[in-house]
Amino acid sequence: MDKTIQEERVRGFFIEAAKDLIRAEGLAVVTARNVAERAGYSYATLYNYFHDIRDLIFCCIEDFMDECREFIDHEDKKTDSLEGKLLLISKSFAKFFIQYPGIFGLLYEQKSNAIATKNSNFGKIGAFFDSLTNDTWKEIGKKNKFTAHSLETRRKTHALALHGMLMMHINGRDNQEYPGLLKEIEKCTGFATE
Amino acid sequence: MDKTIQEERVRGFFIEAAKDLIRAEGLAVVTARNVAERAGYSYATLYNYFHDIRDLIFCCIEDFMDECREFIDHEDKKTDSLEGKLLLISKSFAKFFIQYPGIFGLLYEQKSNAIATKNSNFGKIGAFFDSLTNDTWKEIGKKNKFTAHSLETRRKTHALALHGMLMMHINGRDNQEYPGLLKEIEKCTGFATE
DNA sequence: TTAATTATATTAACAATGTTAAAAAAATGA
DNA sequence: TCATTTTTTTAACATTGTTAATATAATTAA
Repeated sequence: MDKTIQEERVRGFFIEAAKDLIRAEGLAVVTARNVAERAGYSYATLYNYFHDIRDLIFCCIEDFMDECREFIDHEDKKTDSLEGKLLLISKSFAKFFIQYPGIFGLLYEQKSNAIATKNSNFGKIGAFFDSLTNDTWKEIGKKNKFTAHSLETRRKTHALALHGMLMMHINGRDNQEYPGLLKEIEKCTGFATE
Repeated sequence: MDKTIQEERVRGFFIEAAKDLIRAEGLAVVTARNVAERAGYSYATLYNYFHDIRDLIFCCIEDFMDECREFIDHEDKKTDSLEGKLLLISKSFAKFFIQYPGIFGLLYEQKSNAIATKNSNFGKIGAFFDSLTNDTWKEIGKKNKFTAHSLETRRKTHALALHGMLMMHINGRDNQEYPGLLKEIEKCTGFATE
């Protein structure tokens, strides 16, 4: 018995190996052979535990979201205002993905051709940043007496702009260094909450 | 003589073939062999005219930007307000890339590992949407008496949010149909200009 | 314990990719 | 016409994902 436990263990080995590779060198090097070697197995073994290489890669998504959440929680939190808190979360969010651009590609840019069962994950991804800022936004709305409609628009615009900014920056479409990006985040956050 | 003319002609054949493929089936099918077959050449010939397959793909970018611009110009332009015009451009912009998601990937999501000489293109890409809306924004700023700083922030936030929206939508991260997306564009545009 | 069975892992192989070098074909010039 | 240069193609290699056949390990039955 306990087949499932051992099976999950081996799956975990592959997932950890894939995560290490993504963190260190990006998605491009996450090949069946590379992952298997790092996990200590033959490349074919991977296919006993995952439908295909995309299946494996998508299994990393949830873990990375957790890591990002932790990363943000561990950043300094000394803020006086609600807007400051939103800004801190936004900056940490950006910092995380600039550090690991491969993870950004995985979460937001990877095409969703994969198996239908994984589509549940996509909903989580789309709502990920909102889940980080939901409480703060609620309070901001209360404090500033925004209507529900206005709050929703501000929240969405802010989140989408941040994601757009990261896409542009990570893929080299803005001629901007890291400090400039932080300034942009400040401006955009200020505008959304003013 | 006129070597360059003939050379440019052949380059054009490859570029057209690549563009056709991207339009019809997306980036994934743009392989050296596929492109060459469609262009009427052997796959190795491609390497006499382009450094590598990425080089060829990047040569399509400028053409696609022109096409997008034309597409937007040909959309109905009957609007009463400046905000209406900005909204129309934004919607057309979205419509174009939803029709050709592969082009969006090419312009905004493709990693910029390519040759340094091509990096000039990236600046153009980053400023592409701004070049479509620049005049309209100027007038909006004048009419609404926005400060230069406020105008800039509104313009950037609006553009980035639109791009973020498209990334989310094209890659299936929002659980939203096309009409819902248009509604979001309306809200976000309204917020940025109000 | 040992033989049979089941579960797991690996090797070998295939097709498709990018890319290059050598060979062939075509164009050009004397 | 023949030599040279330019252009194109064929052949080949390495690297992908993936599968089928094989080997190994673990488990179960006698």
